[in-house]
Amino acid sequence: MDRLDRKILRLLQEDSTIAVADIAKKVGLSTTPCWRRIQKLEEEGVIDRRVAILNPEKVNARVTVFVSIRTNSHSTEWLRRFAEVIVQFPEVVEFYRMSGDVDYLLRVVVPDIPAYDAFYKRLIEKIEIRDVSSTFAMEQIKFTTEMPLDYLPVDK
Amino acid sequence: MDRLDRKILRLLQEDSTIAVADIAKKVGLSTTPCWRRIQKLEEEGVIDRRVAILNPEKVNARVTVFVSIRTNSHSTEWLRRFAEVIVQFPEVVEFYRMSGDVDYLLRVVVPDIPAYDAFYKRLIEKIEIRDVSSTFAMEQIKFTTEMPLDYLPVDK
DNA sequence: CGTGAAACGTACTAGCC
DNA sequence: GGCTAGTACGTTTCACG
Repeated sequence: MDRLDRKILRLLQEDSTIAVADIAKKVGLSTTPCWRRIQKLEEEGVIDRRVAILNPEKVNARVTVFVSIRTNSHSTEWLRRFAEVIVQFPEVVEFYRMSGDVDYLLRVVVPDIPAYDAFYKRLIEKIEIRDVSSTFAMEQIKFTTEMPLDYLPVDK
Repeated sequence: MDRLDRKILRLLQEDSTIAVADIAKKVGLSTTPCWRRIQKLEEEGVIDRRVAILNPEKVNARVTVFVSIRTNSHSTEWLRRFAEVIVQFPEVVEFYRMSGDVDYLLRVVVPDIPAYDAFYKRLIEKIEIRDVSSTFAMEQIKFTTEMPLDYLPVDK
């Protein structure tokens, strides 16, 4: 993985509809070797998938809520079940196990506050949680799926 | 926007490389009207963009840090500058203005703890912040760019 | 909204320098 | 890695019901 691969990844992270010939032009390759590189990046799993990003406003997903969860100390089996339940909810778009004070953090996406309330009720109905605290985002100032590529080793 | 549009969006959120003919088959349309619908969804901005999602592990973006920021009360001009500076960092993949206790929340992506430390130093070098608190994610259990579509009105 | 078909572009393959 | 050329496939457009 060299400088050219990084350039290719940068472009595809921005817009995956770009033609291979255009990528080639921009990175200074001809199309064949450029195409081969993209294939390799896909085979290796560096490129995980290609998806359509929807406008949250337009699909009624206007409100983001961060949910901090503290669980009681439980068996690994219980924790597995817990994660399984959470993951099911389509409103949960991100789910992390945290270090420190809070055990888990969710990013939840819903149309409005009442919908969040309904979601919350469905959640605590399904699993017993010691402590939940919800914080609302007033504004999404930045959201990108682009990973910083500056940390990649110069050659791999 | 009806049931068929929702089906189309659901498929494209999962995998944007799927051929129009295949989408048509799955939603029970023929390709032409299906293609027209996709065009419309793009024109209307419901589909915002199509991107490649990279594997965070493979691009050395292993560590997610949530950064809670409390600012001093400042002028709107200062806040504009503040947001402008934050947005510049490629490590900041999400950036929210919050309600309640914390003023801003960042999701920051870096290879490891030392890299986070370096990022943090560069950050506070650029802007004065009253109070910063960083929490590390131990594990990303779920991350999806798929918005829940169940909240869309039956017909729009 | 459906069908079928034509026109075009792009991806993909192959062969060679 | 570069080139050229050919095939296959997908998108896009059109005519028509």
